[in-house]
Amino acid sequence: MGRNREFDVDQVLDAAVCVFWRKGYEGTSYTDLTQATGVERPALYSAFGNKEKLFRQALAHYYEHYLDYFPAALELPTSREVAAHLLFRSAELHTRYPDRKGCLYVHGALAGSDDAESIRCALINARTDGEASLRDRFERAKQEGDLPVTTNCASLAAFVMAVLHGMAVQAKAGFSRDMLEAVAEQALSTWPTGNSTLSR
Amino acid sequence: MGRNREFDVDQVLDAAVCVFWRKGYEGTSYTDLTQATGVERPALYSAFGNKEKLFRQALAHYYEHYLDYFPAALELPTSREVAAHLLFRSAELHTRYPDRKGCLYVHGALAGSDDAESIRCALINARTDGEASLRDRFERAKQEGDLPVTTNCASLAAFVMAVLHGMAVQAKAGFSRDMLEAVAEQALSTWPTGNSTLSR
DNA sequence: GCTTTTTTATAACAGTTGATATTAAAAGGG
DNA sequence: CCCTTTTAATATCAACTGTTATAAAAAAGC
Repeated sequence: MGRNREFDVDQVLDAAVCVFWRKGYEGTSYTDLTQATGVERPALYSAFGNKEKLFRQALAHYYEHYLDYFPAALELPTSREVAAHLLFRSAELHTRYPDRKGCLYVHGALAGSDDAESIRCALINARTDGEASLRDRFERAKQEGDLPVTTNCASLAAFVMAVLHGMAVQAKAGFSRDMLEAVAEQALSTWPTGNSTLSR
Repeated sequence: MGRNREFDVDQVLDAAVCVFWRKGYEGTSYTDLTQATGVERPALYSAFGNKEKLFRQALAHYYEHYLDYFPAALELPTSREVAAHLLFRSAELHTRYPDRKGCLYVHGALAGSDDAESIRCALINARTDGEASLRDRFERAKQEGDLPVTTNCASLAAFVMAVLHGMAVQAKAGFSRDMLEAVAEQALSTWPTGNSTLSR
């Protein structure tokens, strides 16, 4: 019983994602959020908790609805395809929406006041998890002969992630999709080759 | 005539750089600044103007005192040495001070409220200038036979900058200098070679 | 149709933000 | 030694921050 909610939670969450994506965690105020979602302040609090909890839910929404290509990329047959998929899909996502370029995981909370440290840690952990899963995927590729036995998979994963992060920074600076794809190609230009039939 | 200033402007500017470096433009409050510099609020205003002007002067100070290796790198004889110098010196700078990792030019103002857009543009322009000078340096290398005639110098410069930016993000996440150097080596692992005697 | 329950909307909360008015203090010139 | 000029320090400004009481409105059960 009781009154029914007048807004769709997932829809509001998507609007919140858009604002956080553009302005970051601390750069987004509740005035921004009510404006973007069309929902009054107390309703946001009752539905999502405080700002930190709202951001964490927005982050989960972002991962499911926009970063779904990341786990999908790991399923591809070769390490080169994995890396290429990540790089090119990121180039596309980072430039897809003119009003919110780049990546929420990168500039959602890079620097800021001490109050936001918990959010910064959450983003760092999320990126660390992504890098770890990429490293594990490269380890598998090494065992499969897709990558040389001499490959340092941790370094290779860190390198790919570094390029992804750098592309996000450049996207926020207004780089075109073509330019980011050129960066991606350069990163892939000398991908190490293994001794398996898969690698060629 | 008149009373003498009780603080050294350059010293205070360096303290301001440290705070901005760690917390970014909007994440830094005047309370932080007075605490770090030991100078009261009105004195900061009379000496540097408002917050935006103070940040711009801090940015110039940062460039002169910490980013001096950037123009120096461009003077090196080969494009590979230029890139290597930039990458490894950045890995060092980004991890030199445990209390302020990463790069002020990257996370000084990536995302934030609309009030900070002028500062964001200033940082974007600064990074764009650096990338342009790097591209010009690669163009010269191409003419000298240090890089293949097929080289897309704009893409190559954008790639190096992307790795630098990505390393800054990773440094802020706590990456060690060794890890960043591994990323740098990976980026350099397949540097294009020209046909001049300089390139080998 | 009243009661209960949940959701809205208005208004206000204390704390902090960047920026100053004001007053006291110090330095140098005549 | 006074007078002018510049700086320093205390206090304060309005505007905004995230967060909540409080009251009005709507939906469902008995």
